Amino acid sequence: MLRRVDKHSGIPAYLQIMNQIKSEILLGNLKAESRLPPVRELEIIFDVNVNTILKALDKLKSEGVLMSEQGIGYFVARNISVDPQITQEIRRLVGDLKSKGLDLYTSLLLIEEVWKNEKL
Amino acid sequence: MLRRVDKHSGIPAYLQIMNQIKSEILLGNLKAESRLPPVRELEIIFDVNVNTILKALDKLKSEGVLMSEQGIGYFVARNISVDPQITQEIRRLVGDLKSKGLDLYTSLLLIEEVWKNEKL
DNA sequence: AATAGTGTTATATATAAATAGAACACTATA
DNA sequence: TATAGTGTTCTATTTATATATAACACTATT
Repeated sequence: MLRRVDKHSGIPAYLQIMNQIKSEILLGNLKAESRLPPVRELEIIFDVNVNTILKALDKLKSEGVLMSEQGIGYFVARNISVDPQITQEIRRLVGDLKSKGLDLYTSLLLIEEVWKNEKL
Repeated sequence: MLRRVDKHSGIPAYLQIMNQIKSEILLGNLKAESRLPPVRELEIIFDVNVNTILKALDKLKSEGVLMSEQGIGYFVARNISVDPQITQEIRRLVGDLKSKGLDLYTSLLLIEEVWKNEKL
């Protein structure tokens, strides 16, 4: 489920990595306490340098999402997974958006804009 | 509706600018043929240098979203606004997500991930 | 013709992001 | 105790982003 980083998206690689890892945790695919692949494997998976991996993992540590133990590995710090019902609702909307021919990028733009304009 | 750029988000300013402008067009707030504010006003609105504005506008030109005429201004090239029904559905989901206490960033992450995992 | 309001191009500088490569430090196990 | 598998730190280099500043070019209006 972890994918190679898109080097032409304009989004910094370390951010893409943070996002991917955080998503897995939110969706419950990476449970609390479970270990991430070693950094030198992540290097290959994401296709970036160790330092870029480290930057992403460090920031997730600062956010309290991950913890690390030297010589052992990186771990999911705690359970931040979301209600599966929400995932279900999202899945429905995504289906609708796709069926109307919208692409991911456009969809995210719209959602962000609606979010920010919604008065509440 | 055009907002100052967030310089601490980690997202390059020119991308944030592209996104904001494109959103306005998608939502129908900027109609085809209508003119954008002059670049030196955009400089103030977004709080970045002209060159950053230019980079964003140039890219939107390449995408065919905008056109420009020297000495006159930048214009919305064509109508790419989305079906208002879609906006409505998005508004509903956004409401749900907010009521469950999720923040924008987390929500976008989830949506992106669901999108990519959905086998069409 | 002059001017004000536009977009456009250019140069120099500074900062952030990413890479490469190496070395170091801790942990578990043979 | 040696070793393999980890995370961690460091330095140097390159590329991408962003700023500052100035000049230039086109358009419309006075």
